[in-house]
Amino acid sequence: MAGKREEKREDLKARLIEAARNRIGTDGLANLRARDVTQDAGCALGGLYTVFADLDELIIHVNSGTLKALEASLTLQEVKDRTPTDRMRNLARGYLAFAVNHRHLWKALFEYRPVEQSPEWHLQEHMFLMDVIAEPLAELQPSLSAEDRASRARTLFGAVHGVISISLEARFVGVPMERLERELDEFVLTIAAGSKARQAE
Amino acid sequence: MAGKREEKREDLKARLIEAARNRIGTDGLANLRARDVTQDAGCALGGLYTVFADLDELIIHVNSGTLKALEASLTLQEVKDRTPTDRMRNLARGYLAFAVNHRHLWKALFEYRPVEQSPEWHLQEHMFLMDVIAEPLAELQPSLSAEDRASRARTLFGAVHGVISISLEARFVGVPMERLERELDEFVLTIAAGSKARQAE
DNA sequence: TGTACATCAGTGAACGCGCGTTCACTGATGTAC
DNA sequence: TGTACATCAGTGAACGCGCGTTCACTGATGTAC
Repeated sequence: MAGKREEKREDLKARLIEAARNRIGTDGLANLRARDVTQDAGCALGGLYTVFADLDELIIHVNSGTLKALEASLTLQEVKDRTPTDRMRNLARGYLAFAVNHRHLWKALFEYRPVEQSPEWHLQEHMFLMDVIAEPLAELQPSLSAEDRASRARTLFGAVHGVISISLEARFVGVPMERLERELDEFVLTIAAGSKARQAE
Repeated sequence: MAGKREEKREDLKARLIEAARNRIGTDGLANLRARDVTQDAGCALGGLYTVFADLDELIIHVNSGTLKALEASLTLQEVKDRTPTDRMRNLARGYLAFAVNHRHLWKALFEYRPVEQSPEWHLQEHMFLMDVIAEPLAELQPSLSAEDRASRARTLFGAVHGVISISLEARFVGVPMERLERELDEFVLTIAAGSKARQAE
């Protein structure tokens, strides 16, 4: 029975993160309130501050979980598909699906400003995205140096992310998924074709 | 001397917008305060509310001016460059330059949430961006229907915007402009090449 | 052109409230014997 | 195993403050004659 304190503490921490995740998932990061979270988690307002330094730290933990979930869903289907172009397209589709299915949690990853002073471990968690993109890219443009490839991976991520953001945020009413996915497919295929074409030069 | 009231009112309005623009340009939208703006504009706090319904309305006017400035700087160099690919690249470069030179004003265009209830006239102001992109696109992929082209224009805008955002926000320290511009060039050329390649299919 | 009254832009102190964070308290867990 | 004391997680009322917005007031502009 040793460590019952530790145990309760971990439990409370988990409940707080879970509650915050649900709140953000439902109402968006901007509407997250310490009072709501603690009430949902079944503890007093001050309880939050026995586990986290402040609300920001809690949010980082939620985002951390979101990144893990995103990573899991992106590194799943990969295996069987052959061409790097296909894999690229699947990554983009996976990212789109995640954004659509977890709209607010996904937005929270970018809305959260204090990124500047995020702890190192959290900054690291973003890296897998780049690696996962760099992989098919290496096959498409083998002549790229590792550094250029990393750069290009970030660029590609920015592009796909931008396309999806603008579509989801600019009230893409009435034209959900279907058309958006087609548009995104087109886009990725265009880039892949362009990469090959320019590689061939 | 008729309309001295009207005149003063317009003057105050202009001073408020100008003050807000400077504040946003310097400190960013998130740090805009009614008190700062009115002080800079040389009027009392309440003065703001004799000209605008609320702070949001003032922000819209600032963003409106920013969009006009962006339009002006994008529709400038266009003329002499020949190929649609070149024009695309110039648009992207122009957009990048504007983002770099007016970082906070540019960010304010997207940070401002209440877009949902912006007046129609302000929503319209965003359209020129799409038109300006659709133009070289029409030449690159003549087979696209007008609707598809509009869609593609928005996608391209999202992509370029995303690339630039992620680069500028993710503390691209030590690697300013030069490399960023090269990366963006590469990106646009890749898309252009891909468009042509897929058009040729 | 001048005077008397009416209007209303502009003033700035005060309001109000949302909300993150603190802190004196207490009751459950841990430790000593 | 039991008792006495120590610790500290958790409580929740209270703090504090930032900041947009209001409103009773006033002085400049406009109108009537």
